[in-house]
Amino acid sequence: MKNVDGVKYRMTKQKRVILEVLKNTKSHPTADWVYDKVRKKIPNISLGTVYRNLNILKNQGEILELSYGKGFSRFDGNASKHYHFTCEHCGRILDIETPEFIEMEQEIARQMGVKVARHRLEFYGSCPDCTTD
Amino acid sequence: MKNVDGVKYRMTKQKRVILEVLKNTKSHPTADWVYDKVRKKIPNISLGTVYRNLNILKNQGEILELSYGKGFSRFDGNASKHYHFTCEHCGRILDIETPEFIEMEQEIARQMGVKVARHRLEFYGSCPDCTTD
DNA sequence: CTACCTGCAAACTTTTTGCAGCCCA
DNA sequence: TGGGCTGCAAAAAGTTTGCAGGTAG
Repeated sequence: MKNVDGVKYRMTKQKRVILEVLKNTKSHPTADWVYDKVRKKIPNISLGTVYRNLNILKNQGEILELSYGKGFSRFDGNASKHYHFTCEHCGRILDIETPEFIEMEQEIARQMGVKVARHRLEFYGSCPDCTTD
Repeated sequence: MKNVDGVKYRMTKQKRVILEVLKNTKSHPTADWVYDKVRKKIPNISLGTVYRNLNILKNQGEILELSYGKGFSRFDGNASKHYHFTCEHCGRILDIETPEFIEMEQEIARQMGVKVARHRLEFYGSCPDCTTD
């Protein structure tokens, strides 16, 4: 992954299928889940290739990488800016459609004398399926 | 103070020094930084013990664990709820003193039919020292 | 053609854990 | 005194990388 130096990215079968898998799920999967899914179409693909392509696609702005706790990432085929809600019961991650709360950035910028380029906002709680009351 | 399994936590020299180190820095250090620092007072402490105690302290609510990207955590000796600003130039992480934006939680709850228990908000940009214009 | 990409496997990083002895409450 | 805690080292778990052959443009 070196496109920093002006390297041209190439489209390969592996990359296309990985992107397809991500665009066709709303489940914000882990690299390993993507690997399993892609292997159904390209049985001998390697996990390393999956990781390499996920990083390239992220650099190209085609997908998002979401870093949650301890050592593993999830990927989102929806590359537009949006927030996420994580259900602490079933682990599901839902996309939130609300427009960005941009005023917050200005407030923090003013208050701290910093320049705010972006923010990350995650909500946690219990989703409709897991809320029984 | 008991943990999830009803076990009584004990105060040890190691735990005390680790907590001291965390309370005396504003730098949101990694486990490894804490390890180095603590080793100056307890030279033969092991990294495993540092990790064990960081987890215990987190469970006791004495410190916070902040998970950023790929595979490593930072710890915050300030256990009160607050947001963070990360400078993308120098890597510094600053505490933000603003009161929580709680209205957002209600808005998301209403909109998605979920129960929101908490949220996490991180700002990124450039800090006063790194902003030259 | 030729630079980039792939599969494979080994290496890396961060964190966890099993064990035998230690020590706090 | 007993059960949690420690140091040590090995193991997990997730991700990256070196290499030699393969392929997109």
